[in-house]
Amino acid sequence: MEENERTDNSGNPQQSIVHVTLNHPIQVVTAGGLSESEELEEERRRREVLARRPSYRKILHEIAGDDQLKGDHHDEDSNSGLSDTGSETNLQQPVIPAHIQLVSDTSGVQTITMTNSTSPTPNGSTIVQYAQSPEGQQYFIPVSVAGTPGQTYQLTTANSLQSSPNVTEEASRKRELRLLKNREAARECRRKKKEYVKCLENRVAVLENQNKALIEELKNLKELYCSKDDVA
Amino acid sequence: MEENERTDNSGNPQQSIVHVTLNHPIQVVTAGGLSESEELEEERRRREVLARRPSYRKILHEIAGDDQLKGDHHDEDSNSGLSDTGSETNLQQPVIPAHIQLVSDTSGVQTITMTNSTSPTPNGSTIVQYAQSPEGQQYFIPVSVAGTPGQTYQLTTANSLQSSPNVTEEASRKRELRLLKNREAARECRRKKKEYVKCLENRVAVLENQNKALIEELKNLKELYCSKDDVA
DNA sequence: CCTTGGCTGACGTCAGCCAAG
DNA sequence: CCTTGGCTGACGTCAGCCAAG
Repeated sequence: MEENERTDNSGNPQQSIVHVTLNHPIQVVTAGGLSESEELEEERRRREVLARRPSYRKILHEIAGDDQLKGDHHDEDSNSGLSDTGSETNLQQPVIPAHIQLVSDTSGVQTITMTNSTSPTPNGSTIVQYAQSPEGQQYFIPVSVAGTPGQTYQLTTANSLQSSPNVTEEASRKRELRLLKNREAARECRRKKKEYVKCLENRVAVLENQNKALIEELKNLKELYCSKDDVA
Repeated sequence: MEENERTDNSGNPQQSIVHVTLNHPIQVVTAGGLSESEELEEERRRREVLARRPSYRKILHEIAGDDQLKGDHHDEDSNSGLSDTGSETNLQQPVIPAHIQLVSDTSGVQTITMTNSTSPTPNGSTIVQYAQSPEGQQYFIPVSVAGTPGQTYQLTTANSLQSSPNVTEEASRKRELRLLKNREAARECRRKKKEYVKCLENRVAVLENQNKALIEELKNLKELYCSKDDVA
């Protein structure tokens, strides 16, 4: 179960060339793989992945009693079947809350933060051919929702039931920005994960070829050794 | 670039044992890995993944001109940020919400079909320890929205602007079911992908150990051979 | 032949962890 | 010491492919 010492090496695009590097237990030559920073980040990510609890509804379960099962509970979605879909379908109009998280987006604000994000990832590696086009435009449709101001409350409702619209506007602006940032972060995260998986597949292929070559060489050497042994 | 002959083998949990199987170019012994059906499905999935075009806004790009690049272009998400959301929003809801996919769910219906789906995934494999716990509660706040009936149309609007409520109810019910199915399918898909990545990592570790052992054996054999050569 | 349903890539969001401040 | 922001697992949805019907 000691998965924490997971490999930290990256993929290797070149194939069928056997490098005999034996200095480190797992460390392997990475030619043309990721940059070292990316490599470190990959390793950190793996550790994080393995160390992180699925949680997500942790508090409920911890309250419920079981708290030391670390990656096994998967239950909170077992009955999420139609109960929430009912609510979701009900939500087709900006009028209704019922899912506060969703509706909190449409809390009568029309602040449009127009940003065309110039995707800042340099992407120096050459393995993955998933380059991003230089220009990534993001459009945004300003929407003025004029409905049901009585339901624009959120978590701040408890604090300020009568707060000025500036406060809610500020809050929603902040939320907007946060969502935008998280959106881009999620995109980048997805890209990196995809790259990681690709590197893994690459690495498997390379290692298989290495193995094949090594086995072949070993076989030949043994044959030679045997024949010489016979002669001697 | 021939990625179609991707490996079809699964991960191998046992380590540091060198199997010398040389019959097939890539095929490797899988002991304790996935079941064969899962294995086949994995392989099919990989092929599908590699063969499938990223598409997603394919038509736009095909119209734009490039159509034969198969798995390399990744540009459609660089500008898919809010531009397509805008278009999608326009498709789903004529009223426009700015976050369409979310708001498209809020079509003022108050039918609450309470269902606690007993998650039907058997999960026979023992690799992943992500079992689902038996009880997962989800609360739900029924909300009756009395607003903006003019926006309850959807894709069926073009067909029947004046259709009876039965039709829309039927449609929404169908949609509900479809979403439920897709929800569970997505969950299963995620689980399988996670398992796949885990198998890849496992496989990399196993192959590295194999390589190490082979290199060691080769080194010893060569030493032996050289010494004998010296003697002779 | 078309139609339908399963599967999955990509998305955006939420929850939560962890380091940087 | 807390607070904040980046990162990422998990989710549910959409779009689209492909095989089964």
